[in-house]
Amino acid sequence: MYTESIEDYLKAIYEIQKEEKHVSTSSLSRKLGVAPASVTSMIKKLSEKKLITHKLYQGVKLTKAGRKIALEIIRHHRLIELYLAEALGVPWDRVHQEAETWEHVLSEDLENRMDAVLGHPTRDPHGSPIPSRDGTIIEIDSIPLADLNPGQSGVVVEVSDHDPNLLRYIAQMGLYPKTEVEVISIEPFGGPITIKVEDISHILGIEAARHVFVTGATGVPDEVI
Amino acid sequence: MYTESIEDYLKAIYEIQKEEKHVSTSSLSRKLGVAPASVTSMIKKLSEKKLITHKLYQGVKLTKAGRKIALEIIRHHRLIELYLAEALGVPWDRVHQEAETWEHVLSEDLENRMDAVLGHPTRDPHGSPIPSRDGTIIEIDSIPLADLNPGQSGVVVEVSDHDPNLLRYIAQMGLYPKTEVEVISIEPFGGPITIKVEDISHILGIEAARHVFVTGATGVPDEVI
DNA sequence: CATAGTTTTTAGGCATGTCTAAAATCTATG
DNA sequence: CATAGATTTTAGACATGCCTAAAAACTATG
Repeated sequence: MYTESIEDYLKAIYEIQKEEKHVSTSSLSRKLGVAPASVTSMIKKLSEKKLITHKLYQGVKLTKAGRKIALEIIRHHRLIELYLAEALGVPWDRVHQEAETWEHVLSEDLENRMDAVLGHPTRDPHGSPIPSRDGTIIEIDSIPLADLNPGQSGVVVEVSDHDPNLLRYIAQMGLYPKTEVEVISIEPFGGPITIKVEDISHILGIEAARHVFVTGATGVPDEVI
Repeated sequence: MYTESIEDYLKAIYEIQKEEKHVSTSSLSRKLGVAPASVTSMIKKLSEKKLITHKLYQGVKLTKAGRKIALEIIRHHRLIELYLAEALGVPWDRVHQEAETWEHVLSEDLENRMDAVLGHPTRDPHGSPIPSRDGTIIEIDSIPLADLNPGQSGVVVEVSDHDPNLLRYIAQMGLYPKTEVEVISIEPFGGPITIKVEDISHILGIEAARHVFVTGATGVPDEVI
């Protein structure tokens, strides 16, 4: 078994890798809230354990073994999030925080039991995919709600789960995964977006709209604008 | 918050205190599986934090603050044991092990949710009392099954939970908490005990019988023997 | 294309909690 | 009541993972 710290680093590397390709010391330092020097020394350790590859001054990459562990932890995290929401009624803005500590102490047996109780789910409460036991993960292509054009509509796939305030804000408008949403208008210069969810109009800050991801955009296409 | 290690020491001290009055360095060393020297240095730290009192070469005692923490952890442990058994169907010989790690990462919110889902239970799957949130714990007076005389019967209150093999052995005979059991005969010189549980006779090793605690013994009293 | 500014690494420390070996203290017995 | 044997404590080390300060290396711009 690996330490909690190692698991956190591998998970962070996976998550940064997903959206930035290049995983730098400083990005890890920011994400994990530790000093850059601490990251460097952990990078050394992870390299020795063959969990990542590292070229000096050029960032890191997960090896197959490292990726496997990262996905295991992410599976734990998301199963726990869903379990807490479904079985214990924990509000969706708080499940992330709880899962952060639980993910490291979940035995394989309990993982399987939760998975079974939940009916082998594929998405957590924020819409993020739950990797399967063998490390398969199905990401759905999606774009930020903020990138839709007025008149277009789509279905919410995923919302980012780190900020409880954001989640509560998003929940107020019913922007849960699988909900259809239509963009009515977008004010220029970073202004708010007007959307319609289940026939009700809402005004949404652009920053929030960047953290809601939708798919299957239809309606007025880009070219017509 | 305190470290996992500190919580483990406090819990261990509480448990030893309960059955031995005098909590020595060596008993803690044995219980926690660490070297005596390690115990000594932790004792120093716990004393400084006013969680225990310590007289050189004379053992330790929990302070009020230390006892409170110990009971909080024990409450976590036993709630989790029961929750895992009830909600996730974990067999009773395995819940202890799982709870050992979970007890340290249970938030107050989840503690309360589990408590509510379980209907504010007072006993864990092995019959041990679950301390209430304010630290009240109700121990039921009981004696080892091994101490009953032939002809006496009682109700199982609690079984010791540390050894999965013992628990499986005990379960085979249906010796769960709340079950009535009658002692038919006891072979001398540490020989086995014959018992009757739900009209079925079983032969039980004396060692196992020492780990099953019963109350309300009736039938042939001591004096008649 | 030199250099100022940023990023990363090295060097050296610290806290936690463990260990072994040796010294100090206690205790039980002859 | 002295002392052998057990228990406890002290001394010194080590692994983990964090830190700050300073050096090294990269990169972007005038």
